[in-house]
Amino acid sequence: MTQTDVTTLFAQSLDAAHLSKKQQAVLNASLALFATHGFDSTSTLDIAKLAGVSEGTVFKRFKTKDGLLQAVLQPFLRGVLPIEAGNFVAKLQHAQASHFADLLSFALRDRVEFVMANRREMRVFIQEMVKDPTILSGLTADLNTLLLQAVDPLFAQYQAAGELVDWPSMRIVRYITGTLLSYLLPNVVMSSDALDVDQVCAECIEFLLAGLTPPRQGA
Amino acid sequence: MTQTDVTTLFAQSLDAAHLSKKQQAVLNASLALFATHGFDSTSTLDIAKLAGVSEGTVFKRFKTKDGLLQAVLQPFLRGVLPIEAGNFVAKLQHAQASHFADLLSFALRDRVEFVMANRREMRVFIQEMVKDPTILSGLTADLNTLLLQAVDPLFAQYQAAGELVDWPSMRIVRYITGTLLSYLLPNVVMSSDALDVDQVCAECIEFLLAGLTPPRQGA
Amino acid sequence: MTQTDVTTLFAQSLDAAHLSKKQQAVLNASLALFATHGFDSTSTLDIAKLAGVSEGTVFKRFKTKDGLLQAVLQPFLRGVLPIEAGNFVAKLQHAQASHFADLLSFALRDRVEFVMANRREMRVFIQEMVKDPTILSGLTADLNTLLLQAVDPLFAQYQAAGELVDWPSMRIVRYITGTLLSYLLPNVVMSSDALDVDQVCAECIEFLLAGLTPPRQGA
Amino acid sequence: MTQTDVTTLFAQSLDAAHLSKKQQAVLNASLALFATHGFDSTSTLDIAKLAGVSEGTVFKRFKTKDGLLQAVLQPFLRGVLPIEAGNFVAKLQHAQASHFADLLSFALRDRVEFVMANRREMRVFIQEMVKDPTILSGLTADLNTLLLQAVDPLFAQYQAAGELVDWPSMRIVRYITGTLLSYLLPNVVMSSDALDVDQVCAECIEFLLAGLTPPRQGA
DNA sequence: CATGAATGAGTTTTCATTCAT
DNA sequence: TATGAATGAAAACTCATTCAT
Repeated sequence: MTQTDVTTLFAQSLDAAHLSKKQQAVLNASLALFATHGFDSTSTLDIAKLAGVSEGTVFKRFKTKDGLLQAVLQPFLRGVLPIEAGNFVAKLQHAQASHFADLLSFALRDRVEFVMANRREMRVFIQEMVKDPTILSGLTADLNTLLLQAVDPLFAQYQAAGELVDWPSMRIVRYITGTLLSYLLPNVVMSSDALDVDQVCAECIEFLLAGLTPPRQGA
Repeated sequence: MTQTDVTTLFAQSLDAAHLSKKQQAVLNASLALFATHGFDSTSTLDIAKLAGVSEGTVFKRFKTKDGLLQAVLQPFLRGVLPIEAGNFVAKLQHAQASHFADLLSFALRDRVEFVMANRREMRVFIQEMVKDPTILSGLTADLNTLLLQAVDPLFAQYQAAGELVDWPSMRIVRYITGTLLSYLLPNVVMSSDALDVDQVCAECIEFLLAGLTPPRQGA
Repeated sequence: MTQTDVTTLFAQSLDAAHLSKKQQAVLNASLALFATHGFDSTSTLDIAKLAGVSEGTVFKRFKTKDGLLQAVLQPFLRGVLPIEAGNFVAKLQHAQASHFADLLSFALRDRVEFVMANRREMRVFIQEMVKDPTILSGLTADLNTLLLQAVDPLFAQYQAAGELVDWPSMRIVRYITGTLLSYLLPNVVMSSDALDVDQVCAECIEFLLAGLTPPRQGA
Repeated sequence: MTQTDVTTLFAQSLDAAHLSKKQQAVLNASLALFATHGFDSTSTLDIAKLAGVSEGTVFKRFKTKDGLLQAVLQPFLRGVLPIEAGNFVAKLQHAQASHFADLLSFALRDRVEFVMANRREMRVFIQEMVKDPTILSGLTADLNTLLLQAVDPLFAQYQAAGELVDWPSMRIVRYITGTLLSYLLPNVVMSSDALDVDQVCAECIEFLLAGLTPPRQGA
């Protein structure tokens, strides 16, 4: 089960937009430099040099430096994230996990692999999200929709079975996400070596199951 | 570009009491603008205008724009990872919590209140940390020291008493932090209204205690 | 910057019939944009877009942006100072006006109609003339030739008949032109609605005849 | 009777705006270059070099290249022209010319001298007016007010005395202006040597009086 | 200490023009 | 002949920093 690699989808959308080789080089150079030095500390001249094109070429299609950022982020934000989110939930539903532990296990691994497969894009994305609050607002809104439509019913069955605490989906997802990010964020921000997915998942599962399983009734 | 070195930040001592009114205005203006527009998007002229001083004054004491950033973050960094005297680990020890639940309760509230009291600084700090990996590296190193010197012995007694899972301190702290940040980060990044400290703490405690209490032996 | 040389303009012959549809579209777009935004503020990309052709096509025939300007102005310049065959001096001579009033009437109407029919070209021309003094120098030189060769003998007969003041042709033409331009220039520069040709001519004639008719001898 | 020199008023307004020597040099260089090469063909680097300052200095106070143009034109347009117009009409009224010929003589000389004294500014002004129709619109509106309030009553007395044709002031002023500009415009546009004021005035008067004096009743 | 004019290197951006297809 | 991607030189503009007053 190969994890969806944003770069792949990214490259596909490049083709879809009929980008020339040089323009693709511009986007790739932008991504690389934005990820390592940050958007503000990357000059368009740097991008041109790394892409092996003239400075005019950098602006020919993307018009402004900010347009370049959007072009880098857009496949990740507008295309990949919603699609991925849909895919992700669909996967969960298809997984037909009979126990919450199985669902959680599946979900964690999927997300860890997703992030690990797209660390550079993730880093740029985080930097922009932290600068521009509206990005996070938008994502939160999307998440709420997702919770209501897909996650609530999914959780409900495990809650009915007494396998999952009877908290709002938002709260449960919050803890899962927070726990996951406690491993992923430092790794992505510091661009460290890839994590040991198995170990991370195992540790998270152990903790999350304990935290999210209802206390025994008989106690 | 940003040369922020955590060690440097800590090393530099800046006594607010020694600052003239104008210099305090400069710091306040810097904080306000860094928090709202970001460091890179804030010009020293903007700072001078908001502070009501001349451009030269901005550089008089803090030498460079980066010095200004450090001056803004330094008091915050002193508090966020409380290594030094008068910090919250000391408080914890003095609290003499007889149960881990009490310790956790105390610590959570302390940190939530700290972040809420320093949201603007937190926001600036996050932006810089995300841009410059060395900041996070430094913090991690400091954290390791803290764990070794203060947290390990503290946790040991609760682990011996069977009140806390027998995981490395790092892992335990990771989950506590991750859970906390799942509330705090969105709030700080989006500059939302202040959180309800009581509720946040209560919810975190409920989850964390369940997740961090060892399973019953008899099971 | 603009190298427009009136002589060059006249020398270059460009037969509109030899232009392809696309090239005609290029010329039309150029005229429209030069007239509304000015030559300097019009980019060749703007022209290409408005003409519905590629950027390369804009340069295919007219070689440079300045060549485009000349191509736009050349037909106009051929008509504005009618030196060559089929021009309005010839018309005047053919008109065989027995009285100066008739000649003046004919000439005024001819020129007003010419300008009104070429208002956009006129506007572009004025802008270039005002930027580049050599254009006006060239025109003045041409005018002098015209005066010497055609206007002097024409005026001489009316002056002999006592119908026209005995001033140098240049002076007489100056006043006629100045009076005409006092109506036309504001209209062209502001791109107002077309003037009432009849009324403008009538008013000019009334004033000019009074100003250019010799005082009665008997007085 | 020294003619009002815009440059003098220009310099005064420079002082009023507390411009430093270098900033004054920037404005002077701008005026010189705009007048000779035109606004679009003048680079801010050219200005900096001619003014003997750095490029940053050019932008320090005037913010944009267009701001520079406004700063050059504003004293001429907002300050000098209205003031001059008022002065001019006041002068006419004080002249207490008993005959229209005297008034015309006085007015012509005044205006010719004004334009000759400010030829560089005039050239920049004309270039901009020709590019931006709103400038001319504004001036026309101002002129209408002036006609209604000051010129109409002034002309009325000469018309009552049978010394001036009974046309609307606008039409009369139009011819006077047109005749004047037939001398001045070519001179200013081509930056020729200064005109012979006496001769220009004498010639204009001769023509205008003939054209604007009512035909004899007895005829 | 404070001021603010001046700096100049750096950055983004524009655009006429070329050329391989 | 038409295309449009690519160019690169030059343009406008920014801004942290310095220094004479």
